[in-house]
Amino acid sequence: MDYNSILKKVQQYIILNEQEIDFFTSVLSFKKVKKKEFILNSGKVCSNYYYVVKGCIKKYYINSEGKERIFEFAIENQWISDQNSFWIQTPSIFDIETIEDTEIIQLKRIDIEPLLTRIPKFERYFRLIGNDLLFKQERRIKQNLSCSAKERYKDFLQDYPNIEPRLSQRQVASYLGVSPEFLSSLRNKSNLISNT
Amino acid sequence: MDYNSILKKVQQYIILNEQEIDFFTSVLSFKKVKKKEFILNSGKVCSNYYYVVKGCIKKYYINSEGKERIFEFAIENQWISDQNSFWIQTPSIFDIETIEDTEIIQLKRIDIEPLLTRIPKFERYFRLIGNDLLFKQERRIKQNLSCSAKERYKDFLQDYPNIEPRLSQRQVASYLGVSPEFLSSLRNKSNLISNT
DNA sequence: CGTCTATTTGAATGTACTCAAAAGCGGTGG
DNA sequence: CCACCGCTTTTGAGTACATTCAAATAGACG
Repeated sequence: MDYNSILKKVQQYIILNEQEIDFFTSVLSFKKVKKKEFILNSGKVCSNYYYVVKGCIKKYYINSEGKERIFEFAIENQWISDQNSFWIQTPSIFDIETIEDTEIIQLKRIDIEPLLTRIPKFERYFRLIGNDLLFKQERRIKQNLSCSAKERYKDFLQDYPNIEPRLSQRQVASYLGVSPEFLSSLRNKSNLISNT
Repeated sequence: MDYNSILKKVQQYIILNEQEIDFFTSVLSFKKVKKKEFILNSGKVCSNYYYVVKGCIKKYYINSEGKERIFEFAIENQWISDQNSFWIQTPSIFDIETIEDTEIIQLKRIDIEPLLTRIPKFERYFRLIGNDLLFKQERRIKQNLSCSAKERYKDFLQDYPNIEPRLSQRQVASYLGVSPEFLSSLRNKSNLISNT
């Protein structure tokens, strides 16, 4: 199996020698998942960290009004998981589901401790990608505190460049936390090019 | 200086022997800060991780409309910092300022690498507290996506128990991302006890 | 005591939601 | 290949949530 893309990703943060690469890839597994299949069900413990080789995935929850809210998307060369469930092994609060036919690489929770012990650099790696995530979430919180739906939509287009054509408008609305009708009117009446 | 509280905090996640405690405390420094003083200015690189022994701190930014938005508070026994600025040494996007006369313990960025090298357990510690933070931010994002101001206010009271009497209503509004007038009417007209 | 800021209250406005109905679009089976 | 079904998108009307602005009141602090 071809693990080039994931190795490239990891080696942006830590340098691995050949043995380390061998060990790391030995705990990975490749998987094809059809469109609209679940990778994680809420309530279950998340036992894998997922890397998207090809395709598109949504991570979402159902809120108290029964509406789906998309917490994040993952496309090519991105990791996705329920962090808290994965690390602490508590029941997940998210569902993770494919939006397209998708190819993923799995890293099992059970292989994490041996990986960290054998290649301690990975402790650093996970801290660093955790930090990236933290920063991404920070941006999102700031947008929610300060920006109107229109601005948040524009920020979304920047934060996830080129992803929009792969999603339904409904899904974008769910990510932004607005109603599909409202997003529709934002996109039409407006004014996205012209002002602000 | 008395480092008991911070040691207790750290040892909730990792166990330290005496030498490790000695080394860890040797890189800490204690500091008293008066009310309304800055601990970090936005634009500057955050060179310390702060632990609050006593007092209350706000971390905020000024949005594009010139309004202050409080990203988080820290009170007794909590860490606070600009994660991204601290770890990656980029200019901070936040101001951090005391709300009360405050006693803090500082951990300098420059001492972090030696600390991680000498006591690798700390690599784990920082990953774990990063994870806690991630989870806290997740909750906040979910609240912003799904909840009205009234619900967010109630969640705030739970997330920061007993902190409200120490803050002005204005500061709470700034944390929630609503206008002070609106929070005022929420608290009065209502209904916080009775419904929902 | 006076000044400065925070809080309250109300009116007018804007942003976003719900509900409903119509139109568009994609996939499936006959 | 077409017709139908189900889902998404659009549009509009009415409503609810939240903001701005302004003015009055209350509190905090030197």
